[in-house]
Amino acid sequence: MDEQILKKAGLKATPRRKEMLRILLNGGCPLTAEEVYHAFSEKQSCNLSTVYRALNTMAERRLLQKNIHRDGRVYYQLNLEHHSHQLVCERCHESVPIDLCPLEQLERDLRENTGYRITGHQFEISGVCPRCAEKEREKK
Amino acid sequence: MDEQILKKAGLKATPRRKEMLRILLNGGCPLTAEEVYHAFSEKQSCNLSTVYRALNTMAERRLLQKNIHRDGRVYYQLNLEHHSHQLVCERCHESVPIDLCPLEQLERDLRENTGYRITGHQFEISGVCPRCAEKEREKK
DNA sequence: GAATAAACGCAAATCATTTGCGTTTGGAGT
DNA sequence: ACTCCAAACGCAAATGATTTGCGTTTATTC
Repeated sequence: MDEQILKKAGLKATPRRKEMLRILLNGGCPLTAEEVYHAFSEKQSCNLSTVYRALNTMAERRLLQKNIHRDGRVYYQLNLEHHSHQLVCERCHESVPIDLCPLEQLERDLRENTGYRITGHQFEISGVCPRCAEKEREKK
Repeated sequence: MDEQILKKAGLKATPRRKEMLRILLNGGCPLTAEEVYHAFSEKQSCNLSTVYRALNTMAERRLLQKNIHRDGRVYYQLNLEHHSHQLVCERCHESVPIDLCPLEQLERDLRENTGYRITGHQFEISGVCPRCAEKEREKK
């Protein structure tokens, strides 16, 4: 439960934070601070800067993963054991989750070869989805 | 030669653009617009917004690759056939090039499974380099 | 229930990047 | 070599995501 998760991370279990976790959970995909902000209802609203601050502290405490996408915005997602990456359409921004992460073996090799302690990775593949490709073909 | 490369891409071969290509070439690693800007000499200076504009148009014409790193800034590099990715130290930002790109096979699979036309990818692995890890140990 | 550090709201600041616009320049055509 | 025009450029102002300073509120500990 959210309450316990937050406290275990040394954070106060405030209504806003619990709501943010809930939003990220049933969002099902990485969300920007702005998207989280808009997902609040009128009754329980939350200031945008509070959203940023809370998402960042939760990311620091490893409750969330923070990733920057090619659009230049930062996306947050719950830090579940099975993290996911995306293939994103350049045109409509539809995204397809990529199930297996090909970087795990690479990270092991890098640790051995460079002596770095690996703390994270991010990647994103961009493309054009079949629907947008179709639209383009029609235009010409 | 730079002159030909630019013209072949349908761009004017101006002194500034040739210099930018030169800077990126002997930089040897991805550079931000700001870094390119500072690499100009006093004699041949170049406005920062011109740097941004030129790098972006060269990227559009596929002369450069554009990648966003975890620090939130956009890095540009020459679009050589053998592109490279980096392992970046969170503390000192030292970076180690990663020779082989593990995403090529994945991209082929994705094209087949999703119907997307793949246009690019980016990834970056972050970690802490041995020197910074050592410094941290000393502090404690 | 009182005390206190952490959260919060609001407005202003920051920082990389983009844009509008008037001026300059490369290079195609003569 | 000379003219011409779209593309490049410089400068200043705008943008947009994110951060920060500060006074107020609230969750948690005792």
